[in-house]
Amino acid sequence: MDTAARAAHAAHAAPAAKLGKRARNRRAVEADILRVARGHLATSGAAGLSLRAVARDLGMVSSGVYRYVESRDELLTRLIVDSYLSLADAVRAAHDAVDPDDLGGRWDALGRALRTWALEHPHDFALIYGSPVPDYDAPAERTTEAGTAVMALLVTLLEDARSARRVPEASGLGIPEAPATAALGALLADPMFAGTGIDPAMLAQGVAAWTLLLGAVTSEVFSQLGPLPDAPALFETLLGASRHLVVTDASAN
Amino acid sequence: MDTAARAAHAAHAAPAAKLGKRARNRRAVEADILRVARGHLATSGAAGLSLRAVARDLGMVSSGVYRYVESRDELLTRLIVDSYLSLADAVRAAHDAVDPDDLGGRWDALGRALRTWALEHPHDFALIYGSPVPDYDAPAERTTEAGTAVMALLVTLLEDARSARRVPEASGLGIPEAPATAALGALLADPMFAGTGIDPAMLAQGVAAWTLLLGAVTSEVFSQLGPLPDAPALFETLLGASRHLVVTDASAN
DNA sequence: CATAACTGTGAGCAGTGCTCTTGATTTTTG
DNA sequence: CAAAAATCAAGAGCACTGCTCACAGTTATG
Repeated sequence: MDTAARAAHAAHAAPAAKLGKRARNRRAVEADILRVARGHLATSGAAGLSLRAVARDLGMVSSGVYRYVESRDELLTRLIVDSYLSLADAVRAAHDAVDPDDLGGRWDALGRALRTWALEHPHDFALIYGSPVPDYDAPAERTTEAGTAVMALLVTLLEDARSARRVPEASGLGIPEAPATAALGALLADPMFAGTGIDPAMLAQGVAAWTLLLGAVTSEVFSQLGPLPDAPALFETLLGASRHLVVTDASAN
Repeated sequence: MDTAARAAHAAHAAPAAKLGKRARNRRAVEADILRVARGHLATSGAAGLSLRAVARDLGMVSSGVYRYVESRDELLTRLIVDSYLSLADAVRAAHDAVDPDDLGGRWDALGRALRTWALEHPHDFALIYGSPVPDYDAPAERTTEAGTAVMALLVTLLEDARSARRVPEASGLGIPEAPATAALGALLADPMFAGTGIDPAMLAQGVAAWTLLLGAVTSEVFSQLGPLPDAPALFETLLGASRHLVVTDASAN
């Protein structure tokens, strides 16, 4: 793949029409900046991301990159969106490789893919699920869209579990009906839930499962519990607990 | 409380013996630096913490504070320890105000205190439970000790639940025995568990509950789920789910 | 073709963490 | 009590950061 083709491929809605050498070069440089920035992010973390260093790596002067990127924060935003998409891709791929009727297996695949991705890209994970970056309020309008991709997967899984009557009773999980409705009733108006039979209690179970899962991954990636003798086994344990919140055991059916 | 008294009080193991004006002043300045730094941390966050700004606020030259604080990272470490202690105090106070026999109430108090503290000190919370700070590996030997204070509370609660036969069956929670033992068996050698009858499966339940609880708080403080119509209600829901993992309903007993 | 838009360069500003020297003050020691 | 040792505030300085601006050159467009 030569530079031009790569540039065209990197373009958002690339018109196949011929591009001037200027537009072509701009896209290539934009892609290069993102590529190098991703590299720096992976090694030095978000706070170590320096526009000047990126510029140096590309052999251009620091002020030059401001022609392509408005500010350091804007570059961070692009990386965040990138990370969301990368995560969503990884999770979706793992999820779709499982027999759709194996609800528990789908949840496990989802959780394991999340964990694997997070361990492989700890800085990207920190970027999207860690503490918000310094002085930088994530522009919701650009990130939440990419961020909901994983959520959408969860919703379909939850809906499939519902129609298969495999969702456990909320009351048996310590989830009272009233607060769940108050907290999540309004959320069900989201188009994401259109056509599904998901009710507030079920959604609460889904949120609880997701929270537990994400907490497990966060805890491991940030090693909040100190050094653990067997982290994978602990994850499997927590994964089981989280699965239990959204889908009943197949054998128990 | 005059400066001298405050300084003496701030001293770690203050010998009541008379101190030279030099040592007295040093302690006062150390306390001042921490005080101002805490203020900056609360308003600007960890990344916005600048030694020079702290120095300015204290009317001294930037290089001066290096007489009292080895580096910015070391100052951060002190603030982290401080935050751990502050959190542990808040949680313990809330926990101890509840009837010891009310196991569920104790868990709820614990969780609510954690949430309240986190919402009141978001930057401190991010410091200890968020992504690790840039280029800064938390010196475990100084933080974990303070960090285990909250854990110790959980352990006593778990042990009390055990001796009251109020711990739910692990298998009913989706927590398989084998991985739990593999992951947590070694941890039970920790002196923290000496004399308790806690077994791996129970510990796994405790870890799961804590993970879910911490995940719920993290999710809210960092608003990972976007704007929620009724965050407190959602927290109560998740709190119920987490409680259900470690202590059975009183009515069901 | 000429004009307008774009792109890379280098200087410069304000800020950061941190080091080092210098001179003054306080504490400890002979 | 005086001299030596430890401590301290101050300022200059280094290397780095994000970011702006004026100044060439290059490309696209009227």
